[in-house]
Amino acid sequence: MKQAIRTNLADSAAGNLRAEITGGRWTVGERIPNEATLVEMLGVSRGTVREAVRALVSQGLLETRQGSGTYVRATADPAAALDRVRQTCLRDQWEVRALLDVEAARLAALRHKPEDIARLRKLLAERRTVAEVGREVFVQRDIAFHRAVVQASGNEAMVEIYDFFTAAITDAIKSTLRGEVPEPDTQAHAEIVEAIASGDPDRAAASVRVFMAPILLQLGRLLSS
Amino acid sequence: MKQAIRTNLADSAAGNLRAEITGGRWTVGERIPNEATLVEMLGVSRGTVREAVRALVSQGLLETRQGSGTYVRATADPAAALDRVRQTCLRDQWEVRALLDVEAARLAALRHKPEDIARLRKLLAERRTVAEVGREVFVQRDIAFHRAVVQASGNEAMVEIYDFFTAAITDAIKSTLRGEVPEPDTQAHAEIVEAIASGDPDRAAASVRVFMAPILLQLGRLLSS
DNA sequence: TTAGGGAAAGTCATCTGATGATTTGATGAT
DNA sequence: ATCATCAAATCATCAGATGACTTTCCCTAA
Repeated sequence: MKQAIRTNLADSAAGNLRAEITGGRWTVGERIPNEATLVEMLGVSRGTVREAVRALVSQGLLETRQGSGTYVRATADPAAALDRVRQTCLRDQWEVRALLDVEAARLAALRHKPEDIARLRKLLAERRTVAEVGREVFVQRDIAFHRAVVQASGNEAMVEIYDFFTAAITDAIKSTLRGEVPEPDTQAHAEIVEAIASGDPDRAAASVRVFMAPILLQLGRLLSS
Repeated sequence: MKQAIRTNLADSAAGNLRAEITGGRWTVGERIPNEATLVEMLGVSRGTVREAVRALVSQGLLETRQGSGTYVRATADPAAALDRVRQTCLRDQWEVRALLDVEAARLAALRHKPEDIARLRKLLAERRTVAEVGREVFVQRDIAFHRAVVQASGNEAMVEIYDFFTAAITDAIKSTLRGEVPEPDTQAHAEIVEAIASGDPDRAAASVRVFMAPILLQLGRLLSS
């Protein structure tokens, strides 16, 4: 089944309720059995049932109406999509983020404002090297630079999704690889800025693409071995 | 602030706890006050405190360890990112999805398996036209086709994120535009399949790009007016 | 006959008290 | 110094009672 490592009954009960929902036995808009019935069905106390329901409510699957009942709001929670993304292999995640980097640069070349370029140059100047500021700070500033490129694209949805991948990837790298990815090149970063400033979308995209290719290759090697 | 229409104390309490976390007063890894203390702080009963904590646990912000305490797992919930994406303008969302379409086709050209091509041809043949199968079914099959392209890219993370954008966009379109986007062209779809089958990544990407451009333009016009 | 009011049942919301299970740190003996 | 043991702290769970809100239905009055 799922995981046998259920640490508490409330989570276990929530899992059972979720199964009823995702399994289609309870449809959207339908009212589910009342608390007393759930107590019997799940074999736990009322407080535990309420905690389980509360968990599913906070996930958007259920909705409680005092005096009326508890209703199914959705059959699949959108947050689960993020969990599934997190569970895909690191190479796939990195590939998507790299893709976003490339296309963000393309859009930035077309739509950037003057202050965007100034900001990129400033961030690049502050970046320094690992030797100068330490790995932690350097990675942070590197991320800030690439994020600024995405912001320059003028697409808010892209910024959000880029942030998500950045967070997921840094988490994964922290817990597995521990700094074995190649260090980004300052020269290549400068070329990205110039390409965007030139207003040539293809040149901007290409500048990021050649930049990402070796990293992606290295990552593929590390993960396959 | 948020909503003053808090219907229940548990949600309200969860909101207060969330504020402590996102406000930085409780840092990641730190143990938060025990239940009895939270009862005093929040002015609610233990059961209500537990429901509030349970909600935040299910959202990934907190983590409870029996016998030890409750700890902060993250300072910002990842699910909120999706909400923010949903609140960005439809044009931005569409642009990101179109971008994913283009790059998925590029990867598919490089990595597709023979059965992927067969599947795409089959889906395209089943697609028919709006006049034949009705708008609802047609849109559904059109989505299935494009999803298959993304699947052919062999990148699971991309499939997940593509699904998310597809869901968000169809929701938004249903509630606002009501079918004013241009109808996709069967001829153009066939060209996408052939381009992927040819194994030429640039040709595949270009075939989708020219396909998306007019739709994006139309969408920009509709939303600006 | 119909519209309105109100009672009653059903349901979730909340509080209180008690007990069990687990972790953690201190205590004490070896 | 090390290890076993114990006690305190903490979350997990159960049980009972009361309040608040919604829905339904019946009864009354027009």
